[in-house]
Amino acid sequence: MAANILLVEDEPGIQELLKFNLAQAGHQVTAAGDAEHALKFLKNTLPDVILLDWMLPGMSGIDLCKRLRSDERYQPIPIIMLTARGEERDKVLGLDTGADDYITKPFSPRELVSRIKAVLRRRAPQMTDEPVEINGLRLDPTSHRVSGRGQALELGPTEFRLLHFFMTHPERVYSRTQLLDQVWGDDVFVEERTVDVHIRRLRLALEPSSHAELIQTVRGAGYRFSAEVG
Amino acid sequence: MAANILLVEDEPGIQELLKFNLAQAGHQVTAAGDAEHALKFLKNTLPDVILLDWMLPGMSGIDLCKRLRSDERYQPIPIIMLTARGEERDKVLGLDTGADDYITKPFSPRELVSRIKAVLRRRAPQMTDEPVEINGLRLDPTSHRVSGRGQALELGPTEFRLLHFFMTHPERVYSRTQLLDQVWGDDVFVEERTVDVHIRRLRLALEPSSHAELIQTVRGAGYRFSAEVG
DNA sequence: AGCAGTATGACTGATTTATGACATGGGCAC
DNA sequence: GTGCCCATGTCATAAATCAGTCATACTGCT
Repeated sequence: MAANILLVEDEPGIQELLKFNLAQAGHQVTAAGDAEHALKFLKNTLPDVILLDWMLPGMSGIDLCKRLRSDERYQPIPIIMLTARGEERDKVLGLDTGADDYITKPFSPRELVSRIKAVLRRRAPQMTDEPVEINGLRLDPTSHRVSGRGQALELGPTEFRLLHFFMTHPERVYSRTQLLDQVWGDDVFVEERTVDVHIRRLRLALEPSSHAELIQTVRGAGYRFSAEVG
Repeated sequence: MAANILLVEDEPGIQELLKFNLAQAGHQVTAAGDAEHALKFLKNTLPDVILLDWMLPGMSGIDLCKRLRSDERYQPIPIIMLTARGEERDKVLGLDTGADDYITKPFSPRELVSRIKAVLRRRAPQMTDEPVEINGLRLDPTSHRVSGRGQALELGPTEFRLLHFFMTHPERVYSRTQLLDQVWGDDVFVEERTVDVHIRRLRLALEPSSHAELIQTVRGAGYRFSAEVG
């Protein structure tokens, strides 16, 4: 995967420890000692995940979490709460603040890493860098390559993202609007019909290895990526 | 799922929190701060579910609920009451107002989402995205696919909606008018006999897997989807 | 048989999707 | 900076499919 992670943790020891472990797992980590620094950082950069300590000097992790959740700019970023307390009450409260997951100290780095992975997959499965392969069609996010039964396929950037999204969300119909949101981004102002054009370009690109039929039109509903026929 | 939800809640914090969580679950949320705004909104749009805070400035949630229940236009819309008090007395009172469910604060977003799902299933089963299967005939709303005993079946948009409605409302006769309301929409201006034609098209589409007989004609009354014979 | 309700096939306008062409604009090489 | 090239989004038009209506044939019931 290799995600950009914002770590908000006041205790230097734990901060270092986590930074090291996450870097070890291939992530890019930025650390902030309190909510203020975190917010300052977020002004300029949107990380892929936020790790948030429960207890922070000044604004608490909970409050920061709530605040982030109320801002639509940060709303889609997954948040994982780090907490020392393990009571059920707190867990529920944690989820109520809008956090996607919580993890109770002490925890193993391995656990943290896998939770990050899980949360990324849930929010934006196409973000993970794992190669996907369906019916001999293979897409590798790391090398940014696509091949059909060994044969290399050429597709443009948008077609690549579109295919990546489809392959990580197969067997499901997506309307043009949904595709625009997911593949183009929430805030783009693009004609719905543009999707048709990119679908066509994607199909053309997949033609050489006869994988074009994986992209199916569902009249009145949208498009679907499916390994099944029809 | 993906329902249109009207949220009536005066406290901005909770309103935001819920809006976020519901949006996260794929719903479309409109928020109103009090009963008046809610009513104004309802004049133009009918949501699929209404979330109603117990305590509201001005007209209380309870009163609003009663009022909505007395208007047949709003009567079929499921209402879920949000309440901070947990006493049994209140619960009963809540149900007496005509609410379909109540949920006591604090509650987890997960719980709320699942209650919404439950309430939708009860009131409008065809809205939920769960696959339906009857007698080997299977319809999956997410992938927008229909198959009979493994064999893929082709049906047009209207036939798909019609079948979905039937499968989620089996063993019950619906008049042509009712079907027009439920499948076509309340406001369409279409000849009643048109239903016959689509019934026929649906039957033709189901023929390949011999599921056509599930669509039964009830002379003088309408049509019925039934797994039982004749 | 006669009647009312239902099935069926054909037709037409309307809607939805596919396709090819084009204008724009950014990035890159030089 | 200049020019070229590719990618992107939009449009016009063609093609495909669908929805609704009607005329007619059929069915079951009394």
